[in-house]
Amino acid sequence: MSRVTAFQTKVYDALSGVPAGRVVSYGVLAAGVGCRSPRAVGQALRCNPFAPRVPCHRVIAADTSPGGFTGERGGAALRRKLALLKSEGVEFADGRLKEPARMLTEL
DNA sequence: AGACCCGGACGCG
DNA sequence: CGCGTCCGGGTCT
Repeated sequence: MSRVTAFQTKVYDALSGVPAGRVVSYGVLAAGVGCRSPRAVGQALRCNPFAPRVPCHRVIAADTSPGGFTGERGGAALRRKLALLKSEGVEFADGRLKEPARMLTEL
């Protein structure tokens, strides 16, 4: 990726509408930008040109799994992600969202 | 034009 | 109920 595309901008804007202490699934984000492929969103977030502005750590899988982070499905990156979420009041337990109610099912 | 990517849904066992 | 497979959309090489 060399430059930010319109698609990414959409995703970032949608993510912007997600308040702290709350998370969204890739699918919801995808739907929010008119995309039917969560993977496309994930890849877009992977670039993450706007670090603090685009909290990709606030995006998880639809099954409340942590999903991935910066291209890493597990490891230090994931750990960092969970730590950030915890700082926002979102806790995970056993690789699963402790309170699924914190996950937005729509934008 | 082809391959790759951080998911999701469906079907089968 | 759990695991495996296929689909889809977008971007990068």
